[in-house]
Amino acid sequence: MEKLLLVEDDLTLVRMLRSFLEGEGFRTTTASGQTAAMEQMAAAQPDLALVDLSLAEGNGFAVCGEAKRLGIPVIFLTASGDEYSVVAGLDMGADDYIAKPFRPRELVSRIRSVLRRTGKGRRVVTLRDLTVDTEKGTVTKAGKEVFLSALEYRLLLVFLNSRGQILSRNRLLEEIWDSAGDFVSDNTLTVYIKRLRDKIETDPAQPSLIKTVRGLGYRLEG
Amino acid sequence: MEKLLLVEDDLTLVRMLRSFLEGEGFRTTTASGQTAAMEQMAAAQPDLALVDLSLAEGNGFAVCGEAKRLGIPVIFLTASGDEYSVVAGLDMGADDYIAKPFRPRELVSRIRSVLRRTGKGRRVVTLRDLTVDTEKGTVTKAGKEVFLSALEYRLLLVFLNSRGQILSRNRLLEEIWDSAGDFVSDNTLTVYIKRLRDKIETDPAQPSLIKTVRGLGYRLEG
DNA sequence: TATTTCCATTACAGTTTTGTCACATTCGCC
DNA sequence: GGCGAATGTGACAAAACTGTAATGGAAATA
Repeated sequence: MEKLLLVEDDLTLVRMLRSFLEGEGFRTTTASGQTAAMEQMAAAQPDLALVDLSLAEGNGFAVCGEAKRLGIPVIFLTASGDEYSVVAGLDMGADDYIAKPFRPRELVSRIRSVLRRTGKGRRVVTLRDLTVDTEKGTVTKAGKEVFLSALEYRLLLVFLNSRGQILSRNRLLEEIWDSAGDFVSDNTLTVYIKRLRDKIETDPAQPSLIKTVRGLGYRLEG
Repeated sequence: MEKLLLVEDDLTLVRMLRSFLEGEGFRTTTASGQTAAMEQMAAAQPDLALVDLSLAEGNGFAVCGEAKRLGIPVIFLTASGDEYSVVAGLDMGADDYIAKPFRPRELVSRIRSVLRRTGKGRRVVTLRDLTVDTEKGTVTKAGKEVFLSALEYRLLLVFLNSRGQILSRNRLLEEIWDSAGDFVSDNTLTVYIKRLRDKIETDPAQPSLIKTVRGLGYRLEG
């Protein structure tokens, strides 16, 4: 579960945000000034910091800078119309901003979006009832983990990275075995396709995920 | 020099944006409808797409989706106050948005910000001479590929996702084998640590990547 | 329909992975 | 130093992975 740090000195807002965000499934810690914020960042190691630029104690920009130094993504909050701060904040590497007053729903969208981009969020790809967590290296089918061998997993990743596109047999051979089929036989790929299908297709006899495109290759639906 | 694709059907706006962005040092191509946009994305392979959500010909969301599929970052333009589109757009993976009317200066800030973030494109983690490409599922040591078994790879991912933190033996057992060591013996982990070290450490006898923290667990330096 | 080509399937042997054991080594502490 | 606990190492069978071959079947083409 992702941990957020709220740097904000308006206590009412902090309380509201906190309960709202925790309802959305985040863990939260808070700090009301620059000093506390910097300590929290080192101690709690949050996945993302929400920083109000207009802090009473200290400077929001300094907090942003420290967060950047620690590799923590930042979304800053700013008074609406404060164009200068927005530009300055984005230029100094902040990941996003949201102007007050904001709608909680949009804030969550932005948080998720930033977490996704910066890699703090889980990198999960879902296709029907198939889930691939590239951050854990696991694959799940209809909620149950399926165990793929190293090569089967890499083959699946190749498909996922070109979802919907036809991948030629040669292309797949190159991606998995480097050398364009110089060392492994062409049929090897066919066998791996079958093995992968046997593990991830609902009905391996009638594949709905990995389609054969005769004469051209294979395509992962998506 | 980065190449931008403008998907926008207001010709006046296109011309203004184009000359402004080119003045800022970007190359630009344009498309005024969904069909043209999709073609351009495949053909011109832009580094970023600016997509107006309210296209006359076609659907801005579809264009966003296609861009995501091709791995092209997206900033979308939206009529101000169109809250639904904003949330939907961010949720579908767009990298940022800007509401019309916007100030050109802020647009450039956001473009640079997104380009900076997405700069690499590929999900690669590097630690000294060790490289893990989670998008391909491969691991490289000093430029040479090392072949990890499925479990070794997952163990490495666990470390990478908590770089610098001490991970207890139990935590690692849980992450890899689910059940907290109920089924596999505690020593199994020790053995896997060794196997992983043998494959990724420069000098496995004196590990510099995966450190032992006696009594507490292990830590991946970072 | 006959033929060819491409793909699917099954079977199999060599190799690697996986989990455990027994034993060695190192570390912290008295 | 000596002791006990924690960690490292080498070896081992069972299981899984990997690549190939042989065979069967489906789709395009004539």
